[in-house]
Amino acid sequence: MTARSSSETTRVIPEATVARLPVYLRALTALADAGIRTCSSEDLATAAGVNSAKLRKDLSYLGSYGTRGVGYDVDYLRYQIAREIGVTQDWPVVIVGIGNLGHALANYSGFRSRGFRVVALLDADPERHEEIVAGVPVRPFADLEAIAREHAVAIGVIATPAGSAQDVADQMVAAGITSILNFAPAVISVPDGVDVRKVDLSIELQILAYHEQRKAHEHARVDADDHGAAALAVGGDA
Amino acid sequence: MTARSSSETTRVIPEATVARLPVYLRALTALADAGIRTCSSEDLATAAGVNSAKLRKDLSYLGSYGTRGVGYDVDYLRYQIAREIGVTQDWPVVIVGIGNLGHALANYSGFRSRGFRVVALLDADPERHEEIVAGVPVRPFADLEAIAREHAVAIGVIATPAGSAQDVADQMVAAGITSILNFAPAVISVPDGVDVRKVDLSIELQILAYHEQRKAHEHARVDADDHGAAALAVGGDA
DNA sequence: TAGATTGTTAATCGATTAACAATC
DNA sequence: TAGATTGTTAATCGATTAACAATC
Repeated sequence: MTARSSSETTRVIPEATVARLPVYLRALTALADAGIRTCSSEDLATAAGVNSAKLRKDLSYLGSYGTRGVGYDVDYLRYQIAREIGVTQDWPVVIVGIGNLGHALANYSGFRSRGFRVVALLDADPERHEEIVAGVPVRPFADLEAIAREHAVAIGVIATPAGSAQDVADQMVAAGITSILNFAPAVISVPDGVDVRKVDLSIELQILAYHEQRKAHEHARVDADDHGAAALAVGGDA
Repeated sequence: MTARSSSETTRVIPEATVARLPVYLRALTALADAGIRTCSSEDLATAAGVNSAKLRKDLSYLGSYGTRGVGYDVDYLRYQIAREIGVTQDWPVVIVGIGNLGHALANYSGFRSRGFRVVALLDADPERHEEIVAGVPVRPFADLEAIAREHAVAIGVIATPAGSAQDVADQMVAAGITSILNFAPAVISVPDGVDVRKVDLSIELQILAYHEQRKAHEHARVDADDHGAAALAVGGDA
């Protein structure tokens, strides 16, 4: 009996699709809050900011939860996506590094409302161990393993400076954490089987700057060409 | 004379490459800080967390800045990438929404060090207009257009609740801002020519939760199969 | 039945990767 | 020259899109 022989069919959902499922979930929640019971793929796609072909293709990886000629039942589809993502269950989370960003993350209401429960805030600085942030006391970083084991924490958030990120990641892995959300501006390496996602504020701004610069060049180039055309017209008179 | 006739060759850099250039820039800065003057594509790829084939392919879109048999001059390559991204120049930025996250963003040192200068903090709440955050006074949201025009702001950051995001985006566009970094958990629509990037904290966690859940299922499945095999062995004795 | 809309197919597009000729 | 490493090619892979048969 091999793992492959299991009765459960392992659907493989493309990574690009996985990344959009939470967007659909949020859009469905907004529709439900607006009292809408049924929607077409076109409606939902608009609410989620994608085109309807992509939405239908994405949903097709989960199953057939719509009705041809009718559309989707908002609550039903919402539940199916939530179940697929795993947000119908509770996910204990620890945040390491309680500076400005750590504070903001600890206070972020969007976590708790989606099943993420901040069970501990950790910081290496003893000065911070008096603090209570968002109702949770800040504890020494050394307590990580005990806390992670006690609460069966699977997800850790790194909000430390870049220099500490790898060490924190190593300790998280040692404590049995297998998913890491890294806000530190540093590349961290982890063993196979551990997932890391990276959010980098200054990288996002730099990507925008690149496009902004291209727009500026494009305008300058068009302007220069306009002047060229004008000069040519004037030159014709000379 | 058409725009296409311009002497400047418009290199098209793939979006996936653009998103990695800031990562390379940061890795090169780290190498330079460590006193390293020259590096191979393998060295830099390791520092950036990608494979060397991808790195070389990415750099090839910018030009030929390496030396075969030798590698890359760290400072030279760093300058070329910085120029390509546009971070050799100064980018005035406004942040709208000075809650927990807005505070953290205003205080984030990684912005200023990369040429992003926070010229104004704006908030709709009059209670906040007394505050000074990171040396910058919080001003009324109504001042957006005047400030944006005065400082030629091209990039705006939205750190408001979801409900205000579209309105803020509209006002930003009206004020001449053409790049928006949106932290609000909402889809915003903008006219053509305006770039939007979205950072969504809870979506990142949900993506991790999906993979975490799959790992848990995988383990449960393998365990079940193991038990199945054990039962089969026992069954053979019955 | 007629109209509407899904789920799927197939074509296209873009990104990744390995391999290696070019060349220092 | 011999060894090292880039820049490029070509193959592969994955994601997107349009179109439409299936079906409510």
